[in-house]
Amino acid sequence: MDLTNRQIEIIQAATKLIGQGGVQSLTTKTLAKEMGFSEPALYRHFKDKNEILLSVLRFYMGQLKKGISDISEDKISGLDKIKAVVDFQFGHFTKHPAIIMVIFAETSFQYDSVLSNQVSEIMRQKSKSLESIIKSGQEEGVIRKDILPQQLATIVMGSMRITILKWRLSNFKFDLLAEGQTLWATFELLLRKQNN
Amino acid sequence: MDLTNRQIEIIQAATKLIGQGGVQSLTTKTLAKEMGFSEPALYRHFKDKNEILLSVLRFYMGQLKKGISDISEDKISGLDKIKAVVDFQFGHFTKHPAIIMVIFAETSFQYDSVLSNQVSEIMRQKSKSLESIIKSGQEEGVIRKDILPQQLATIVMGSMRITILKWRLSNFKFDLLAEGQTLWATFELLLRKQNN
DNA sequence: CAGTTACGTTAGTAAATACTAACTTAGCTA
DNA sequence: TAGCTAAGTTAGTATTTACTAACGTAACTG
Repeated sequence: MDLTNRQIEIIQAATKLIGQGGVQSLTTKTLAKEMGFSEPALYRHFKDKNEILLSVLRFYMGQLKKGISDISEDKISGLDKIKAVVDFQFGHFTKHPAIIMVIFAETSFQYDSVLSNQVSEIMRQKSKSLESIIKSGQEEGVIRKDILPQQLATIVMGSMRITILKWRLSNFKFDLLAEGQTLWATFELLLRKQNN
Repeated sequence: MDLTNRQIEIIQAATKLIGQGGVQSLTTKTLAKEMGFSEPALYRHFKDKNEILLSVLRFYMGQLKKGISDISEDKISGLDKIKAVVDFQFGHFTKHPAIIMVIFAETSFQYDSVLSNQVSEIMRQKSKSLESIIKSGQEEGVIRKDILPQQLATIVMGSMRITILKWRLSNFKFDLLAEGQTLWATFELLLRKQNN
């Protein structure tokens, strides 16, 4: 799965297009134009359009996954790790807003089994990372223990997703990073172990 | 915006198709076939395809909105209202799984301004209803007051959305209603005002 | 009963889309 | 230097898609 420089350029161009106009707007024509060469040239670098889409997914999901797994290995408390995950996610999307459409494209990919499995797998892995972060936070005594890690992970992931989606649907009209801070403050109140 | 019987039949057929294969799979051809008549017959009932999509959105969103606003007028406690919202949403999707794809299609509609605005508006309204339910629950003294209603609404909506999405992506492999119960138990622990 | 309307039909079209065939050419390499 | 390879080109194609034109006909209505 090694990518050539040109393949990476194409992936980035495809991401830009998807970010601007959704998955539907990625056509061989628009992509070739964005790259500044002809349509058939695309086929020198990828077998077909699906392979391009799949590479886009793999490329950015790899980045996201790495970011989160790095955080879970940090030597900080469980709550701080969750804060770091929130910051990382919101920062990542602020820097690369085009990726959002790729990540939220699960419904578009729904019935292409390869792409759809790829998206499902990514969600599952993110859930797992978050769960294990929460679990160690509970063992550490900083996160409340009366709720299962799986449930807390759902809450955290779901809230982040919907915030990012709203930001995208609002055409980036609010400050995502600020919203991330607010969300984090809420998580802290909800998750922190109470003194009793 | 009154719909004829035939228009409603077409809306239901369109919903079925979208539920089975995503928005992409709704074409004039598939829709006409599902209806058992020819493609041009569609244009006797709707101006164009976009009007069909818009009607599908309006039809089901109207149902959802009514369900939630009925709940907020009930004479029950704020926490029970939230439970009712969770039950209603999860029950609704269990009964009509095809609608899920329509509701999660925001990214597909992203760059059609009419459809995209419709979806945004629906999300906004649901947020507002939930916020006012939470606010009255706080005033009533059953929901914790240290977090803004808006934040709690984001958490509740986000968690429900991601749970429904996972269910859909898993091809309905788990029991959504049971998952809804679990989610509700979590909400109760997180939202209920602590004795202190 | 003549005319209109509602709601179908068949046949067809323009545009878009993913992809192929066949050719060119610059640069590396035996 | 002869030939191979990587990466472009132009031209074209089959298929799909949304939609139109023109026509038929049953049922209501003045």
